[in-house]
Amino acid sequence: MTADRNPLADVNASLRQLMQLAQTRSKKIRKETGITGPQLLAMKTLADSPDLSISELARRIYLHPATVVGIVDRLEGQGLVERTPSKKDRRQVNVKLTRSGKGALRKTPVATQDSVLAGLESLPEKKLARLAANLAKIVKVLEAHAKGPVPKRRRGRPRKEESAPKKRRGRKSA
Amino acid sequence: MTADRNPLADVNASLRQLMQLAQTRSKKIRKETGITGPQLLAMKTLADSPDLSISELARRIYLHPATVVGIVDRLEGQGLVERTPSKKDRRQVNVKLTRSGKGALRKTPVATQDSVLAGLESLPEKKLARLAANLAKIVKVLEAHAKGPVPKRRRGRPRKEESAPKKRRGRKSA
DNA sequence: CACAAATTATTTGTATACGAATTTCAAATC
DNA sequence: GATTTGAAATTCGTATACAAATAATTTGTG
Repeated sequence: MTADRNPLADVNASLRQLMQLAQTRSKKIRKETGITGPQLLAMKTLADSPDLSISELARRIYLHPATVVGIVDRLEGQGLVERTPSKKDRRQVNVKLTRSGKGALRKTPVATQDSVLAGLESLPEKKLARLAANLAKIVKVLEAHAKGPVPKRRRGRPRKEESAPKKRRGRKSA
Repeated sequence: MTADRNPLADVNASLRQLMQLAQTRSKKIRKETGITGPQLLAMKTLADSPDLSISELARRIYLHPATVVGIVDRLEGQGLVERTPSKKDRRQVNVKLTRSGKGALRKTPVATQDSVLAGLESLPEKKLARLAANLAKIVKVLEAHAKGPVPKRRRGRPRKEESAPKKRRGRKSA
């Protein structure tokens, strides 16, 4: 289906399916453990290296710090992680697993440890390795392209975008 | 970087980066055209086959109908698509591009036509085709696994999840 | 030390994205 | 024809996910 007509569109569709599968799996894991995929990923990262700052944690899981704040908020709400103000730099916050968080992580099935891609375990080692290398290469190409890709020509003007009246913002004004 | 230690984790990281790149690109396109990636994908699909129902459109872009409702809402708010009640089945709604929508689609740069993966255009045709085939295969494996993958053993009980008092719901009660 | 610049976490706003519940219809069954 | 069953769109709730703005702090420069 769709044949080799337009490889780009095919890639697009595949990635879309992939994301959907990941999300479905994430929901399933959530039902079973109460923890979502991104939350699990964050916890796993914290298990390997405790006391990460929000920024560092965000870097390691390739997410925006603003997103990680929300994830940590919810994990903290469940008592799985803990925020500690850093003594070195009072802007920073150190995040680490609580005892309960470590326990929850131990109880997650092995198959879900690697987040959303449990299905790939059935592939032979060699294929899997090749796939990993392939993907890494693709990401590299896209990354390079995203950085400085001659924009060629801009056609079509940006639409206007009214901005609502701004309100209070910023850090927790304790 | 991470070497061949754990291919599964590598794949996971790559996919994560991929999704992030896609999202970043989507935001960029939005700044330039006022249209986001998913919105553009929906419009492109409607350009190929007008008067799709919400469900059918959702199927074609691999999204949940509930998600597509929101996307169509926003596109309709911008006057780019139009909802028409179906005469055959009064439950259905036919969505199609407006004249303005067609114009906007024409004005989007060619590079962004294929949504979020513009960078891949620099790859040689052959590589691209191989990549497409690879991804399709992977998706198939994951899909099969998601359907019926002997669950092995369930360990760890689901957490409780309090439910708030329900409110009014359902279709637009005109 | 004073002050500008950079960093850090956070909040707000917006857009996905899905599941569950719900309403409106249509179709099948009795 | 009445009832049940099913499908379609929608709403609500929740969780990502990012950009921009903001407050608190640190660092660099004079």
